[in-house]
Amino acid sequence: MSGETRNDFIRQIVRDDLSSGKHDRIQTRFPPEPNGYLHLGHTRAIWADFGIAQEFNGACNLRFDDTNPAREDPEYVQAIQDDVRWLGYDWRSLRHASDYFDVYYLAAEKLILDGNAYVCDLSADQVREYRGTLTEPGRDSPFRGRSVEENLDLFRRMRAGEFADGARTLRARIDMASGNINLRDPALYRIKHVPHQNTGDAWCIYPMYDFAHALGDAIEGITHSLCTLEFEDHRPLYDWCVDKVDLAGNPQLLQPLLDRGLPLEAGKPRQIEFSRLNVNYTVMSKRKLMALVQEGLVDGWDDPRLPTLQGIRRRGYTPAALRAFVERLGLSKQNSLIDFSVLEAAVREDLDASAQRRMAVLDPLGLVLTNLPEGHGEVVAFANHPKDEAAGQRDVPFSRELWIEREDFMEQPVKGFHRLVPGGEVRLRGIGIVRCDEVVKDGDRVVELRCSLDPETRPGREGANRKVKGTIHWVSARHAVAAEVRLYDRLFKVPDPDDDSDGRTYRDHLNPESRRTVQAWLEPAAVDVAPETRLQFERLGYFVADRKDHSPQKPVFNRTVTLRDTWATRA
RNA sequence: UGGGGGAUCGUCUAACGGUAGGACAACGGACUCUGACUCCGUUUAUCUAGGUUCGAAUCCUAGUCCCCCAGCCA
Repeated sequence: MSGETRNDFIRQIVRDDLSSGKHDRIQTRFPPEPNGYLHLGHTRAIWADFGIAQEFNGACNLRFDDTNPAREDPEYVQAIQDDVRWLGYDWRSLRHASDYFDVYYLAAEKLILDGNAYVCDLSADQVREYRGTLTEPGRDSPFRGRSVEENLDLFRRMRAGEFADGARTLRARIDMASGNINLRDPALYRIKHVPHQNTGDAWCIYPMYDFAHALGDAIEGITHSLCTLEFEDHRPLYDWCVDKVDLAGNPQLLQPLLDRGLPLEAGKPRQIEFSRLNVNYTVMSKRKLMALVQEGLVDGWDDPRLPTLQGIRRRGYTPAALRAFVERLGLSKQNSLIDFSVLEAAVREDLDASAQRRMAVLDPLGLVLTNLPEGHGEVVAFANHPKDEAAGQRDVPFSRELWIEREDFMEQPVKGFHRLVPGGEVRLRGIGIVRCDEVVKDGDRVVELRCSLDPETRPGREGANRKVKGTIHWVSARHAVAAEVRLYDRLFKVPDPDDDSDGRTYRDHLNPESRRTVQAWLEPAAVDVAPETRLQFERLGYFVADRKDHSPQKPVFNRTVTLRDTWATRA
C-alpha cells in the first residue's frame, strides 16, 4: 500500500510536516538495544521506522542504543542487522549511541554550566526515598544547590574514575514535585566501571537512556522519533534534553563528530508514540524469551516455535508475509492483542502464490493397485503450481504400491467424509479413480488397502471427467524418500500466556504438543532442494527445508503452517 | 483533583459534523483432480448519561472502564 492510501495518525503528521514546510525531508531511526534478538513485536517498529521513511522519500538510520555495557553484547549487534536486512530494509547510516559519547559528555558539561544539572551523592536507596511516590511529591536532594564549579569538578572526577560505581550521579535539575516522576531530577549519567563493547575502557561513566536517546536523535537530524506507548510520559524529559542542550544552536558540541567526518545535521526531533504489537498464544518480552531459551524449554533463539525473527524465519515465514501482516494492522495508540490467525492468513497468502507444490505423506498407509502389473512403473507430469504455468512441471514416479495418508481412509466413515472408504471410490491426485476392494487388517489396525484403478479415468481419457467426492495425495512407495518432518503448533495453550492473574505463569501454559517430529515419505522432487526452500505439500500445508539441518542426503522439513482446513475444524 | 494515554463488530482497524467501511475470524453457498486457492452471501460494533446541531463515532459536560509511570534499565 502506498503513502497516499495508508493514513494512520503518524503518516498524517508526517504528511502535514512535509506540506507545511516544517521539514523538507524526513529522517527516522530504528534504535534497538543490542541486548537480545529481534522478535515479531519489533516488526511493527521496523516497518514504521523504515517504511514511513521510504514512503516519503526520507531515510532511516539503524542506531544501537548501547548505553549500558553491563547487559549488551556484540553478538546481538550482528544478528539485529541480519534480521533487519532479512525483513527487506536497509539503513542510510549505521550508528551507535556510543559513537556519541564525547558529544554527550560535552552536552552534560553545558547543562552543568547552565545550572541545569548537578552531581548528586545520594545512594540509589536514598534517591528512591527522596523521589516521593506516585501521589506524593519528592524532596530536593541536599546536593541540588551545589555551585557550578563544584559540579563541574565533581563530574570531571567522575569521568576520571575517582569514584566507585553508584557513589554519585549527574542529575537533571528539573522539578522534584512534578506529577511526572520522570521529571523529578532524573539521573543523566551513572558511574559504571565496566568496559564497553565498542569503546573499551575509555569511559567509566555512561549516559542514561533519556539523555542519550534524545540527543542521539537530535544529532542525527531525526525528524520523527517513533517509539512505543510506555515512553509517552518520557516525552517531556526528551524535549527537555533536546531543548536545554540545543545541539542545533550549539554546533561546537558536535565537533568530536565533525572531526571524525560525520555530517552536521543536528535538529529538533519530535517523539511520537504508538502501541506495541502483541500476538496471542505467544510471549514477546525479551525477559521471557530469554528464560525459555536459557532453561532449555525451547531449542535456542531460532527455535521455530519462538516469535523471534530468527525463529520465525526458520519456521518458514517470509519477510513479505511479515510486512503484509504488520501493514494490515496499521498503527494506533490502542493497546491490542492481535489474533495469530491474522499472521497465518498473511503467510498462507504469500506462500499460496509463491510456493511450488509437491506431494508428501506424513502418516503412511499402504495402498496396492491390484489391477496394475507387478513392477509397473511410469512417470506422470505434474504442474508445480496450479496458478503459475511459468513454474513448470515435474515428473512424479507412479507405481503399483503407494503410500497414502492414513487419515484419508476410514473404515467406518463419519457423515460428510469425502475420502476413501471400503468399497468406495476416490481420485488419486493426477492418476485417476480408484476403488477400495479390500481392507487388510492386523487385529484392529488397518495395514493395507487393496484397490483397483479405473483405467478409463486416467488423465486424458474421457472418464477422467467423472466426478468423485474426494481427491487424495500419494507417493510411490518404491520411489519415496524418507524425511524428517517437524510439525509445529503454538507454543502456548492459552491465548494470553502473559496473564498471570490466576497465579499461573507462562511456564504453566506451555503446549506439550508444540512440536512433533515424524518420519515422512516425500516424492523425489521434494528432496533435492536448497535449505529454506518453501513448498506446499498438497493438502497438508506449507513446509520449509530447514535452514540448518536440511540436505538432499538427509532431508528435514519444518511445517510453517497448515492449509486452511474447513473439514477438520468442523469435525 | 499524582502524572500520562486509550475506549468503534469476536480481534485489529477506517471515518476528520453528512450512508459506520475494510481485514482476520465465524457461518452459509458456488467452484474445484488440493475439503486448498478463488468467488458470492450472512451475522456481529461507535463505553455510559446528558447537551450543541437539520444532522454527532466525530464537538461540549459529567461519569465509567482499561493501560503506562515511583531503575543509577531501555
